[in-house]
Amino acid sequence: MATLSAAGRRDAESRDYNANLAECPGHQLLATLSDKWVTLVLSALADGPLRYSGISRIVAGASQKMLTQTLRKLERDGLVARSVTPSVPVRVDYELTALGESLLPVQRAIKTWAETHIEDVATAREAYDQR
Amino acid sequence: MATLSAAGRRDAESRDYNANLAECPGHQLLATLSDKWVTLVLSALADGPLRYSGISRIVAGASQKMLTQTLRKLERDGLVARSVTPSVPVRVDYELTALGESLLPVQRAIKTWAETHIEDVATAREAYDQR
DNA sequence: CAGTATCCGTCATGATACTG
DNA sequence: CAGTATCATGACGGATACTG
Repeated sequence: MATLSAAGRRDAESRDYNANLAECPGHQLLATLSDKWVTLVLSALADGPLRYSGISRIVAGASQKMLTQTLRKLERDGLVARSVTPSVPVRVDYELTALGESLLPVQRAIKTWAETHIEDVATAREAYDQR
Repeated sequence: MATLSAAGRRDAESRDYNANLAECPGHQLLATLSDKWVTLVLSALADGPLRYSGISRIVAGASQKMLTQTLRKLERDGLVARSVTPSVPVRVDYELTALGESLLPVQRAIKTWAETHIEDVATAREAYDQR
């Protein structure tokens, strides 16, 4: 068969796009940064190292599952360092790596845009909604 | 009742956190920016106005539903302007607003960080995975 | 203290079909 | 051309219970 059905072509394009997206550094970063808990954990650690319980106190809304999952992800990406002190009971400290700290300015840039323009967005939404 | 159960307290904290997050400008922006299709549509329009079909050609992997949904969201937030020409058949043009364009530098900043540090992340992941 | 294991509801995504 | 409507599914977050 030389030709592809329209559906077949769409499928192929879709696969290509998804594959490209998955590999795109920018999108990977956005996926990480936009994670609800990632944001909070990162800012919690911005002020210095914390123990597991410390983080969970600051990021009060996180379930254990989400907190651990988030910390593992950040550790895997080299943004956060995890150090275990094998006392009884064990003590685990988390802190930002240099890589993790280099992300803070980006976070700030986003925050700045948001704070600067949130009013405009809110206004636009109101205008759009009652119409 | 003066006291709350542990579960009750967690619930309350969770509600507070989620409410705060939902209102947090930074997180709203991140939620928008990290959307797969938002990113692509925004960069498609960065080069100038496009018609619906033009966007769908460039952002080839998007279903009609997702494309329309994304465009509506962007329009609602005032990032994109939609103009209908009531010819037969109808013609609809989309273009970035000033607000939308002001977002492009932020996108670039993210892209730059990602491209600069993606290697480090990849290395960290490898180190973490085979362990 | 710092997790792991498991189950379950919801919610967004995307495929398909239809329309002014 | 530029959408809207509907439906299935699958990933994800959260609650709960258990452990070294």
